Amino acid sequence: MATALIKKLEGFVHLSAEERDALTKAASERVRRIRAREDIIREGDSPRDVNLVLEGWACRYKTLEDGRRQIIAFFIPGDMCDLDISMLHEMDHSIGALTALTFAEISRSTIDRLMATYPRIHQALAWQALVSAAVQREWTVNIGQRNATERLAHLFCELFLRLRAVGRTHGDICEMPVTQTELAEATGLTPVHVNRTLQDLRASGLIVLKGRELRIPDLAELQRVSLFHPNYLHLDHEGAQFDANGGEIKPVVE
Amino acid sequence: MATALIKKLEGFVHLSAEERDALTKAASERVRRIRAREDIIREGDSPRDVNLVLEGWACRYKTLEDGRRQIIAFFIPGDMCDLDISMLHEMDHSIGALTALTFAEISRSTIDRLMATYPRIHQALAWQALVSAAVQREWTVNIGQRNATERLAHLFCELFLRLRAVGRTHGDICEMPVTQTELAEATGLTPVHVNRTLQDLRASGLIVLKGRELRIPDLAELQRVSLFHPNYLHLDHEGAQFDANGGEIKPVVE
DNA sequence: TACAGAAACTTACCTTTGTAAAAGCGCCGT
DNA sequence: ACGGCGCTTTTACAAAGGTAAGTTTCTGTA
Repeated sequence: MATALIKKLEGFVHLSAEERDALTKAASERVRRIRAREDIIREGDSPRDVNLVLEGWACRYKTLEDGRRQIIAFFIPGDMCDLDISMLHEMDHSIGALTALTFAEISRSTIDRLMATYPRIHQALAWQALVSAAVQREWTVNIGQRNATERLAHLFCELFLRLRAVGRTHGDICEMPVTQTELAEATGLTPVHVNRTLQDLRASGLIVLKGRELRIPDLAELQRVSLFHPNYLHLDHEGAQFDANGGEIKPVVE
Repeated sequence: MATALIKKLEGFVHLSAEERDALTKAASERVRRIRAREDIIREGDSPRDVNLVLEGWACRYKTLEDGRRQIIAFFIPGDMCDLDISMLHEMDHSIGALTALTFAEISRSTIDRLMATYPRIHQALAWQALVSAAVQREWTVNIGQRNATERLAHLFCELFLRLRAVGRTHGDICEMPVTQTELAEATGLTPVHVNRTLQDLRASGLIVLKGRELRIPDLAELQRVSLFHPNYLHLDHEGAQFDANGGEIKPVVE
């Protein structure tokens, strides 16, 4: 099911039943399942389909010759990997599963048809692409300017809000199915230092992280500590309303 | 003149005289000049036009409350700032001039008309947007995984190749009109450490940097040292041909 | 329930990078 | 030619984060 995608897009435009059906159908054409650590596509491959995450988490990453790996983006349910990357001859990065993953392969032609038929879907997908770019920019800032504590706290704020936008939070709790090594690869730190920093964050009561579950007792405080401003997620559209701190005022009901 | 843009796009598709004229005309409608350190647009503003750099350098940046600043991207002649950012309500970052700057403000409608009338221009601009995204990803890797020497060397490789793609190099020399403080803001280092690292790079003969001019005596070696792979710049299209090291084999003649 | 392989966590030590505070240099305008 | 301002360079010191090499705790599975 493409419920996560639909929920996310409806934060931007309201979709008709027909539009929702069209999206659901496109996302059901070819569904694939892979295990954690397997790749969807690798650097050097030529890109083909658009991939939509249905269940589980994935990431975009690049590897240097000597083995260093940087996770460039996290994909959660409802995220699409590169709408129009098919224009490029070959992938300049890889996409891999972080957990057991269910995703839909949507052909370029299906996407094109969808966007041509339903202008609002076109608009919503274009908006999503812009938001992805904004997230990428914020990651550059995060890694470039923030210290270890701020970096991790910022990442948690972002993921929590993104998960909430696709209906994947329960109160102040969200899933966090990534290892400390993966957090390190995403933040440009070492696993050891991530561990140290998580201890600090736990000790100060800012996060409760255990197993694959994260609880944020005081989101506003975590945002303050990490200099987090949700503006770059551009959640402030007609569908959903958020206040300046990213606190949800009026949930999406349709 | 939009010669830099045209040169760059012709690395991807060949443009007819009519298409080149249309681009030149669009870039001449409204030309503005500002001084170094002035902003084109600021975080929080609502985006309007597409800005095309004609002469001089600019940058995209974000500032944290406490003053820390991260430069997120450099804009050189021929670069456009965010083709379709007008879709977002407000800017999540600022764009400012690094040097005295001449740029063209192109209205959304002009861009739309251009892309509707000339499919090849549409394609070329979309390709450029993808390349910008790829550059942004590589910056994340650069700051996240490379040490100070590698970071600066990598940045120089990238800028040199991008400048070459718009005809702004002379042999192994290119302009480099940024201060060490700006290099620091772009690489997530401090000005002091940038200075140290530049001394090292100079001492090892990898770069000759003086005033506003950079010479790279051995590009292949600088690429090796910085683990630079030009694939993410996607220069390998019909128009121009480059080898695996980014060395130009067949210059664009048209 | 027991085992194996991953993760998580520790510790001690080391390196890179950041801070603070100046001093020197060079370009520009008057 | 002079003064000033912005940029570069230097120094001494401090701190954040990295390295290496474990041990402990989970978790999934036989």
